[in-house]
Order: sequence, then structure tokens, then C-alpha cells
Amino acid sequence: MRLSVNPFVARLHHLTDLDGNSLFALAHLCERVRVIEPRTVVAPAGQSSEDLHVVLDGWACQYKLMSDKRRHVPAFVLPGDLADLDRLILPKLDYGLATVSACTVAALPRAGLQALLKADPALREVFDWLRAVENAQALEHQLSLGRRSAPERLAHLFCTLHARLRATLDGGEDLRFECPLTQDELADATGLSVVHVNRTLQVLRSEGLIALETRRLTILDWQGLARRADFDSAFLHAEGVRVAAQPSASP
Amino acid sequence: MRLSVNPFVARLHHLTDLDGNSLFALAHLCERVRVIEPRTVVAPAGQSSEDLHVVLDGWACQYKLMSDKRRHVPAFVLPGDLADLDRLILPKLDYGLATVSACTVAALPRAGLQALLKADPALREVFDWLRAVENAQALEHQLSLGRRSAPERLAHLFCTLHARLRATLDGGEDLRFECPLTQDELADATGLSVVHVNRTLQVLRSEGLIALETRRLTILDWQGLARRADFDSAFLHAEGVRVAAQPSASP
DNA sequence: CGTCCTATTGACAGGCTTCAAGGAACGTGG
DNA sequence: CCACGTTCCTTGAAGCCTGTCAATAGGACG
Repeated sequence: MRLSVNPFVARLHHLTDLDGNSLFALAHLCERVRVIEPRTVVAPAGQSSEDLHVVLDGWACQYKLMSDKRRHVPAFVLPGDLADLDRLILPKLDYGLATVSACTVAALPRAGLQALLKADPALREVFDWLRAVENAQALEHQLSLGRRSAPERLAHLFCTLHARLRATLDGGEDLRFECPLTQDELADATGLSVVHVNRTLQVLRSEGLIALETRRLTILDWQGLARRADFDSAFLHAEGVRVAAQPSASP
Repeated sequence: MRLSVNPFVARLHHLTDLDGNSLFALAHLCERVRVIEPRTVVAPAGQSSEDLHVVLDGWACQYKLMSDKRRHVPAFVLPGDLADLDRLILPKLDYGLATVSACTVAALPRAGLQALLKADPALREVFDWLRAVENAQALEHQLSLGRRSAPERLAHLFCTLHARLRATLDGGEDLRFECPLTQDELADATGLSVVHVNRTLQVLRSEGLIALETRRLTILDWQGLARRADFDSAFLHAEGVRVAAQPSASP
């Protein structure tokens, strides 16, 4: 798996000033690659595993289940995302990982990654940063669930997805993107019922903010959508990190 | 500030196998102590700061504001908690820190803490673990906001607070605790309105699950409350961490 | 005793859920 | 190529949960 085709490594290349050695070593850990069917559990919740997962292609999601089957999706995992970073510390996670669309997933050995991070302080710093950003996103999601109305939640989710995708793909100003989410999944992420998601989408459409055809979302009015959502991209920390110049292997 | 009276250090002593040197060094960083009035902003959101905050006594909370003043509380900060761990990585946080009751707060210098963690791998591992636990709690809170009803949310919050307090205070089986939260704060944490919090509390009372007098919560039926909340304490990771035996300063 | 903050109540509206059923899209096999 | 099953989307009706507005009561405190 070469550097250029690994979107996770590519993203870190964009967001950080990690040197080639670090990136290469990381890419090297992404060798065990699987292709996984849509709507498939990759790693169930509450089960310990020795692998972390990087989604190279396709969309996945974290999920949590209540004992009566109610389901919540804390976050969608986009191409280039590390899906279960917490497992670096906690082998047994309390959320699961499932695919949304068909996915190409790399499994990184926990021990190997830990060793790499120990040997490469700059990379470690970057991983710490990734965790902090993930946490910031989790808190913003909390705000949505706690205080935003249904239209606001969906608008906010779309703004977030768009911003994250654009950052990863480095796509220009394109306001359209493939969005493989079903309304069921939107419901589990926004804390709404499927029916209400459906109706709320129609509201956003009728307001001229979005168009949502089969698996394809178009933001018709970015400003309007962001205003509707009270969206402020700061929590995504898309500016990246400069990691302190380390006395590392090579400059 | 001696070890024994610093609840943050005491908690790490309980939860981890950190040696005396690490704990002492950490306690030493907690020297700058302030007493802060109730309902006071300690560190506003969106502002960068060179200090992390440990709450030694009293309750505080993280908070986020929307542009129209809607408020959300992602987490309450209890005695012995590090309130803004993310600031270790992100100097400018997107949540603020405010007191709930009168608090004794220690301000730890970011640079000093970073240096300490760099020099003490075991301590660093523990801090990574703290972050992972914090994230687990954030996701469980998301689940509450997204999928639990009002009575379930409050029941879950009370179970969580009780479990966290008991872990910190190492209190026995006591089912009562001081709870300085106003219904306003409960509302901001649970994503409900004040009025509805009030009514929901009455429901929980009438079900014989809790008693809530002035600033004092009694859990009358722990099992019942946990069942009502679909509470599973796993996400608190109260078992702590054993950090790999490090070739550290002293055994 | 007045003031401020918090808790409590009532009335009413509306957002959102649930139940139920129909329609559209897509893949599969005959 | 069409019948068929499955999954997803859409719609309607009914009602509860929760929010908003407004006003009262209770405590703490100066």
C-alpha cells in the first residue's frame, strides 16, 4: 500500500508536518487490508480486540446499543479516518464499529502501533492531537443532541460531513458529495426517529438548503445551511497541528 | 499541598499503579490554588490558556454555548477531576469551564505538565487513559441525549454521579451525596428544559427511586434507578489501569 | 422585611414518536 | 426481461412527551 493511495496517511500529511519516515512507517502498519460488505459489523461493542481500524475507502460508523435495541451512532467514519483510536488505550471498547457502505478497512496491530508511537514522539503527538479533535467533535455532537432542533441537527450534520470530506479529499469548492447514509442511520446519529428524519429532510429541501437524491447530497445554500445549524467549523480543527521539531531520524 | 489532601493525586493512586515519584511530581504541579465562587466562569470557551485546571474541592462543569445563548453541559467536574485535559493538546478549547458550587481549583502549567509527561512514560500512559475514559463518558452521554427519555436521562445522570463520587471518595455503600446542582444545570446537562426537569424529578420521586432535598440526593432504590436508566457502569472504567512496568526512576 | 435565586405549578402549543400502510428502488432468479 | 423479495423512502393519523409562557411559592441572605 503506497503512501499516495492511503488516505489516512495522506490526511496526516496534509494536517501535520510529520516527516516522510513517520508517514512511511505508519503506512507500513496498514498492510492488512480487508474489503467489507455494507451494513456489516466490523468489531462488535464490548469485545476486546488487538486491532485498530483505518477506513481507507467507504463510510463506516461507531455505534452503541441499549439493552432494548435502541441504537446510537456517535460518529461516522469517513475515508482516511482512524475508527477506533481509543483502542490504543482500552482494548475493550464500549462502542462497536460497523460499515455503512462497502468499505476497505486496514487493521493495524495495537502492539505494533504502540511501539511505533513510542519510538516516534512526533507521531505520538499527532495521535494525541487526533484524539483531542475526536473529542471536540464528540462534544459538538452532544450539543446537537442536547440543544438543537431536528432541522438544526440534520443541517449541522451535513455541514460537518461536508467539511470533513472536503478536508480529506481536498476537493475544491464542490458542494456535492456521495452520501451513502440511509435515513435510519441519520436517525441514529441525530437521536430522531426515521419518520421524523424523513419529514425534516423535506423541510430542509423546501427551504432550498439541500437536495438529497439517491445517495447523493447537494448543498444548495451553504451559508443558509450553516446559519440554520449554527455551524462553526472551529471544532473540527481543520487547521491541523505543527508538531514541535523533534530530534528525529531525518529532517 | 501534600499528597493525601490532593484528591486528584489520590484518585490516580487508587486507579493506577503509579509510583510515589510520579504522584509526588504531579502533586507538585498543583501548587497554584485558587478558591472560586459558585456559578463563576473559570475559563471561558474559545480562549486559549496556558493552564489546566484540577478541581480539588467542589463541583464544576464544562459548558458550551450556542450563538443564541442555548447552553449545554457536556460533563460535570467532580473533586479530583482534571477539568480540561484536552488543553494539553489544544490550547484553545471550544468548551468553557465554570464552577457549580464554590470550588478549590489548582492551575497546572501546561508546559510544566508536558515536560513531566515526557520525562515520565508511566504517567503519560495514565493521562492517555484518563482521556480515553473521558471520551467513553462523552459517548455514553451522547447516548443519553440521543436515545434516552427524560426520566431515563436523569436516572442515568444520578447513577453516573453516584458511581463517580463513590470511586473518588472511596465512600462505602452510602447512597446519599451532596449534589449542588440546580435544576437549571441538570437541564443543560440532560438537554431538557428546567420545567421538565422539575416535573421529571417528581416522577422519579414518586416512583420511590430518589429523594432530592436541598442540595442533597438520596438514592432510595439503586437497582431500580439503574434499571430505569439502563445503566451499565462499564463506561466509567472504574477498574483503573495497570501501566506497564516502566524502567523508571525508582521501583 | 425586601430581594434575589431557585423550585414549583398550570395551561397550552407543538415537536417528535409511534403505528400502520403504501410506494419506489434495487438486486436476484426464473 | 419480468416477477418477486427486500430494503428504503414516503405519507397519514393520533397522541404523548417536552417546551414555552406566565405566575406563585419557598429559602437564603443582607
